[in-house]
Amino acid sequence: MKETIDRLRSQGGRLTVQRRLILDILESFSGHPTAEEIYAVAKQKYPKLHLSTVYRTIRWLEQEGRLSARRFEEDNRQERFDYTPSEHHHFQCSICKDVIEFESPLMNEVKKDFEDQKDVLVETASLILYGTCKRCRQLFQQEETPYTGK
Amino acid sequence: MKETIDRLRSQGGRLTVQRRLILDILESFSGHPTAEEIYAVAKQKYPKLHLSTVYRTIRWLEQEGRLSARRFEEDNRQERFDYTPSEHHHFQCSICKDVIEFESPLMNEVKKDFEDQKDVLVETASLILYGTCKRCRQLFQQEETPYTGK
DNA sequence: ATCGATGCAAAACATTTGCATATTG
DNA sequence: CAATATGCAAATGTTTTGCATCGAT
Repeated sequence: MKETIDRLRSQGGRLTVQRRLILDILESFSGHPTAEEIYAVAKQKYPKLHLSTVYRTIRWLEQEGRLSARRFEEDNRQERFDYTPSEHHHFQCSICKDVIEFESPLMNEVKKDFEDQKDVLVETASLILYGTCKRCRQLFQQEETPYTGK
Repeated sequence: MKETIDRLRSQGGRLTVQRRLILDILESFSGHPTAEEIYAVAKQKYPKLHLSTVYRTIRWLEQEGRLSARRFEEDNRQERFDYTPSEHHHFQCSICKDVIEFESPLMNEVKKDFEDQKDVLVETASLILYGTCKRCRQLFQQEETPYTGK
C-alpha cells in the first residue's frame, strides 16, 4: 500500500483524500468490485464523492498497471476491477456467479507453446474458466433426484 | 450453413431475409466483427435493415450456441462476435490489434488440473493472450536500433 | 502559486425494448 | 391465419468529458 502510493506519487500523481480512500477500499475488498460498488462504499465515508472521480481514479491506477479491468459472463455490461498484483486467472460458476481466483503454472507452457508455434511474444494471459462450482453441482444433483417420499 | 439454418429452424426460429443475410456475412467474415460492422456490410445489400435487428439476430444465434460474444483489450466497449464453432482461443497483438485464433490441447490439462484441485466442473474456457506479433516485433526492433548513417 | 484533481451536469456510446406493422411458416 | 420478426424511436445503463472551482505540493 505504502509502496503503491510512493510509486504513484513519483509518477507525478497527487494523493488526494478521495484517491487514498479508493485505494483503501480496493485493498480491503475481496473479489472484483464494479465502479458503482466502490462508489457505494466510499460514499459512506466521504459523502460528497462523485462517481466520476471513482472512474478517474480507476483509469489512473489502470494506466499505472496497478489494476486491471475484466468482464465476466454475468452482467457483462459493467466492468469489474481486479486489484490483485500478480498474474492469476479466474473461474466463474455459471449458476451462483461466484468467482474463484487461481494460479496455474501450466499456463506458462501454454504460452510458450504458442510463442514457438507462431513466433510471437506473449506478455500476458487472461483466462476465465466457466463451469459449476462444488456447491452448485451438489445442489443441482439433489434436484435431479426428486424426492418421492418413499 | 445449411446445417445451421436447419438446426435454427427446428428450434422454432423463422428464417427471414435479414437473418439469412446476417448469417451469410458472419460466414464469410474473417475475424471478429462488431454489431456495427455486420450492420454496415448488411445494409449495403438490404438498405432498410435496422441495427436493432442485427442485435436481435446476434442474441438469437448466441442463445442457440452458434456464436459467442468476446471483448478484446482494444475498444472493449463494443462486443465482438465469434462465429467459429469449435472451442478455440485468441491472441491479440497489443500494437496492431490483430487477432490470431488458435487451438491448444494443453488447455485441457489446465482445465483438468483446476477441476481436480477445486472439485469443480469446468465447461468452457475463454483465453486471450496478449503480446506482440511477429511483424510488429520486427518493426519495433528496427526502431530500437536508430539509423546513424555510419 | 501552480498544476493537477474534483464535483457537477451533460454528453457519448453501446445495447435493449415497446409497439405498430410486415412477414413467415 | 397465427405467431414471430422487423423497423423505428425512445429508453436504458455505463462510462466519459468540459468546465469552473478546489486543494496538494
